[in-house]
Amino acid sequence: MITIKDVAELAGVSKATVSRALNNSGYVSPETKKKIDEIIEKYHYLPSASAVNLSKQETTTIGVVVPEIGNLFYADIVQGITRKADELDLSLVLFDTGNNMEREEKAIRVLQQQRVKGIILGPSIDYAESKRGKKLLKQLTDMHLPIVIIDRDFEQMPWDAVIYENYQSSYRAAQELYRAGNRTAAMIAGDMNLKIGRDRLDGFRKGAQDCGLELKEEDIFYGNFSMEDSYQLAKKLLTREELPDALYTCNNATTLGFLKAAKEVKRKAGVDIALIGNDRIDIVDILGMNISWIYRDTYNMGYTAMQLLQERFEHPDKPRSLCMIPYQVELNGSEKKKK
Amino acid sequence: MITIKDVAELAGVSKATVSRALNNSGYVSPETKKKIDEIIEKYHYLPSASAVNLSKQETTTIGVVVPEIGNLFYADIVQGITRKADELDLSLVLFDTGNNMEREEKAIRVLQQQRVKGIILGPSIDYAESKRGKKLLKQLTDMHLPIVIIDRDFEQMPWDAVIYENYQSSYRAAQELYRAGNRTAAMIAGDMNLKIGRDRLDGFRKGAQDCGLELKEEDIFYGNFSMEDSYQLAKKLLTREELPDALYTCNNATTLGFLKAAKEVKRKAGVDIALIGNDRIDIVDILGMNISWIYRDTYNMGYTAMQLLQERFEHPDKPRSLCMIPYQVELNGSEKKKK
DNA sequence: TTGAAAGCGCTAACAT
DNA sequence: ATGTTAGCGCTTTCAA
Repeated sequence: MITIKDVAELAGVSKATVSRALNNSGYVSPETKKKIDEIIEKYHYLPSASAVNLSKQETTTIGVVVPEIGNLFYADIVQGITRKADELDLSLVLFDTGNNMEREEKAIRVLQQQRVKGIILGPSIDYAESKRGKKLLKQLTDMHLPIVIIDRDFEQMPWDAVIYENYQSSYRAAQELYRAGNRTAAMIAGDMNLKIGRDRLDGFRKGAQDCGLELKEEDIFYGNFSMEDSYQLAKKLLTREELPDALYTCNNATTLGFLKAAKEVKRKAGVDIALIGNDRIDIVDILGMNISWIYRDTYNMGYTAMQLLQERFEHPDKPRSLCMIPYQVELNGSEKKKK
Repeated sequence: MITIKDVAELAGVSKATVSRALNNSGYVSPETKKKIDEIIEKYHYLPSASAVNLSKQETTTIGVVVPEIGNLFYADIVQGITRKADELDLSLVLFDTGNNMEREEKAIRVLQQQRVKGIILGPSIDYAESKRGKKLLKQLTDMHLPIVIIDRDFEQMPWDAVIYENYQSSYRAAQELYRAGNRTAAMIAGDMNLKIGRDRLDGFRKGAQDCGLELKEEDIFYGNFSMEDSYQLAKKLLTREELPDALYTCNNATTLGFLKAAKEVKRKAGVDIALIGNDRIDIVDILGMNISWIYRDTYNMGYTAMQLLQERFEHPDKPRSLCMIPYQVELNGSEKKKK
């Protein structure tokens, strides 16, 4: 591998001059610049990132750690991140923690060794709610690094974050369902131990209440965001005598669980479904149900996260910003529904 | 940021000793080792990757470049890669080219600067079939780096690769459909300019021929792997008087296009469908069609790719290996079909 | 406009 | 068992 020293010798100048030519820093005469460029071109010289990093004491890479890159939710986010990162000429070091705290800790450690410029982090758990989480939180703060959190917001969090507007959007979902002609609703809710779980339920409940959409307590099914669990709950719901006009699921997995149950029970009519997810619009469409799709623009989330990070690089002392991404709502077919 | 020098001073030893303690290389007495460890622990010292890389003249990161990480196909692959990489304590630098050759070239350039240990590459085009591709191919060979190609295999390719067993698996698909009771079939094929397109058609055709499954030329619909295109073709197929017993689509997008058409035409019965894809099993299941699912184990593909790369690190001179991943076949409900 | 030299944080002979 | 020293490839004063 050819080095700056080789280039310098070949061009008959010093390393310093080559460096200046490379970075357009300081003066270098047009002729020598030209000669250097030729050598570089000819030998395909590319400076070693490690050497540059070490010398400049800063890198141009940022760390990305997510719970599960094979999950379309995160894959889309990462896609958004890559896009903006590319615009800013930053490289990404990616870690997949598999929702495992040990791997999450290891990832942070490695990123620290790499001396990354910043981190975009999708935490696998709520750091504020376990000793292990708090430890990691401290580890992160001790790095004194720009950090952007995605999809989570917990008490005392010191960093920028981009999260979904869970409460407001769920509130709106209820209103929209009512507006479309529905009068009674059910919900398969998520884990009440998680803020996102509470926010989505609270928002939907308040929204329903404010517009007169009936949401009885016994029509709220408490799940844990998992497909299996939601499947069971949906089966319970669907085998009842009376079905509500509308159903609000609370995430991708819940949606899938419901669809599975719907297939088994073969009771497709009579329910408007407000599903939440970031995919599969095209597919669920064929169910023949009236589906109101509420989807999360995950790509945008990633792009925004990278953008926040960049702003933080430029203004290290600006106040913390929380970026709320609203759900997009599509009321397919619901308009036709009448009670 | 605390350095090895600081640690050495705090422990009252030389940098060399700290280095030895750090890497378990050479001798270092238990007492000094202990003292050093304490300092490290206390001050959270972590060696700078750049410095280590520069000194050792080698890194522990590998480059991953894919056309579109937001595509579940690649997301899954990357998931598999991260898993194996984690086991091997390697970091990943990820690039998303967006099927853009310029970005692909840039990615390679950056990876070269980073002096990555190896590259796993999902090419956006067939390098052997354009001047631009050939240029990149040369750029890559000039790096003299272990490289593993995923999902493509072209003439004269000098690297290890992990690809789908398109021909064989398509062959088997035909056989399985016959075995399940089908006697006539149609296929929505992909782009004949691409090897994967040809392989899938050729394999299916030969398989059908060998077992007696009828596949008339007019029942082969030539598409281009896109959803929109497949949708149009599927509509043509579905509006015919006579439907074949079975249909073989050739990729995810084709499947979606077909499903969309099926919904519109509302002619769900009468077709056994052998779909190919790596997702949505759960969803299409609810269509009420008899669906034979042929899916690609993408996670496994990524894992294998990383494994191949590792083997290449260990045995730089072993002959090139082409790893064929077979499709998984699930014949749901097809068994009940009778002619 | 250019070069010499020191230094970034670490490793790896070589001495002791 | 430990220290000294040179060097990895680059940047950046400081001189010239």
